[in-house]
Amino acid sequence: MPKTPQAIRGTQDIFGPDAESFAFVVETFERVRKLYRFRRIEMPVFEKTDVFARSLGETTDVVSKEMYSFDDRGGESLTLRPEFTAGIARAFLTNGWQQHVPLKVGTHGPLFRYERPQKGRYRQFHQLDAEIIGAGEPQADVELLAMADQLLRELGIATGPGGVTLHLNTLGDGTSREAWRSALIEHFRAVKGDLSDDSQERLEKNPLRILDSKDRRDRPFVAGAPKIDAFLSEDALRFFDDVKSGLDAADVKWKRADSLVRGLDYYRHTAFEFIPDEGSAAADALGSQSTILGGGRYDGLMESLSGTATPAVGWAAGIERLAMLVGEKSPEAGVAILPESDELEAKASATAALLRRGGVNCWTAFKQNPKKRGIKARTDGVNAALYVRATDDPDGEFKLTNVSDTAGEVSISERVISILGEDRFGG
RNA sequence: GCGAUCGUAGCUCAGUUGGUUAGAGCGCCGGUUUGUGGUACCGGAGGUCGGGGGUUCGAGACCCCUCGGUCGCCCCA
Repeated sequence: MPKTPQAIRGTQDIFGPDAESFAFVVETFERVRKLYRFRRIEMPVFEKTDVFARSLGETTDVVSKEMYSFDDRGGESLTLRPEFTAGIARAFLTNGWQQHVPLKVGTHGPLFRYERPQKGRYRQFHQLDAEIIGAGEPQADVELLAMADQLLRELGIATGPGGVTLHLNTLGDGTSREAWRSALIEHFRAVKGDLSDDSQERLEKNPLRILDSKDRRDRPFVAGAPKIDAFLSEDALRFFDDVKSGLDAADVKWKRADSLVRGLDYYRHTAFEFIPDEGSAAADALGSQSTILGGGRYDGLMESLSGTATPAVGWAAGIERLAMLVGEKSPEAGVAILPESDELEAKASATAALLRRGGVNCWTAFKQNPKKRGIKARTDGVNAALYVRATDDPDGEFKLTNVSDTAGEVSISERVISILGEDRFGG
C-alpha cells in the first residue's frame, strides 16, 4: 500500500492551542483595523513574477533565491506572493484606486518564501498587513505606527522597555539614501579584508546589511561607519523629526536604531521594526527570528511598476510570531449537554439547538454513556454540565451542575435556566 | 545554500557495554461501575524501530547513504 504523502517542508498544520492563538491574533487585527478605518482588501495569492521581481529588486534575497515561481500552462512565469506590498501596489495601479487616495487598506493571509525553516520561520507563513497609499505626510507614518502599537497592546504584548520595542530609523529620500550607500561602500571597502566572509559578500550585494551584522569581526568597523544622519537632506530631516514628535504626541514609545535597514529596495524615509528587548520573555519565546512587525515608507515602489509616483507607507507582521507571544487562550465558558439515556439523545440535541440559538456555548457528544461524556467534556474545558432527563422525571427534566462562581460562568447558568424555564429544573 | 542535533505505537517518550517474543503513559476500542466538585476500575487492538545498504553468529543500538523533524547561520514577518 502506498504511504501517506508528507506535508511540504516548511508548511504547518495548525491545531489546538496554536490555532486558537492564531485566530486570536487575526481577530484582534480585524478589530483594530476597523477602529482605524483601514478598509479590508482581498488579494490574489499569486501574481506574474514581474510584479515581485521589479518592485522588490532583482538582487534582493527574496527575488534571487526565495521565490516560489513556476510557469503556468500558457508558459507565463507566475510566483506565489512572498509579501503583500508589491501585489497591493499592482492592484492599486491596475484598478485605478488613485480615486480613493489617501487609501488605507489592511489584509492578512499566507505568503511563500523558499527558505530553510526554523523557529518562527516557515515556507508558507502568514502575515497581517496594513498600508496607507497616497499619503506623503509624516502623519500617515505616525497613524500607521500608532495602529501597530495598539494592535500589540490589545494582543497583550507589552510595548516599550522590557517588552517589545519599536526600533525606528530613516533611510532618507532617494538622494540621501544613495549618498549614504556610497559612503558606506567606500568605508567598508577600505577594510574589506578584515570583514567577515558574509560581510565581504554583502559589500557587493547589499552594503547596508553590514550594519546589522552579528559577527564580532565586523563590529569595530560598523561602529565607525558613516551615519545616515550626515547625509539627510533638509526635507528628509524635517520629515523624520515630524514622525518622531508625532509618535511622542501619540504616546507611542520608540527607540532610534540608526543601523536599522530594510531588505527590499523600495524603502525610503521611515523604516521600523518591533523587536523584543534582549533578555525579555518575548525574546526567549521567539528564538533568533525576533522581528514581529516591520515596515516603512516606500515612495519609490509605484514607479518601479510603471505607475505615477505615489507615496505610501505600510507594515506587515508575522502571525505565527505574534501567536507565539500571546499565550494560551482558554476556551469560552460552555455547558456540556448530557442525555441521561439513549432515548433522550434527540431531546438533548433539541435542547442544545435551543440554547445555542440563545447564544449559549454548548458542548455535545455523539456517543458514550453520560459518565464518559462528562469526563470528556471536562477535559475539553467546559465549565458546566446540563443533564437531560425524561419530561416526566420526578426529579425534574434538567439538572445543571459544575458551574463555578466566575462571573462568566454564572451568567451562563442564568441564561441556561432562563431559556429552558426554571420550573423544569430539579435537584 | 551551510552547520549542529534528533527520527522507537496515533501522541509524548523509555529501551543497559550489540544478546530470547521491543515497553510505559496518554489516546483509541470493548466492558464494569448507575451515575456528577476533579478525571474511577478491568480488558483489548495497535510497531517493516523513518527508508536503503553495510559490519556482526546476532543490530532499535555500530558505520555509510538517503528522506524527514528541530535549532542556528544567511535572510526575513
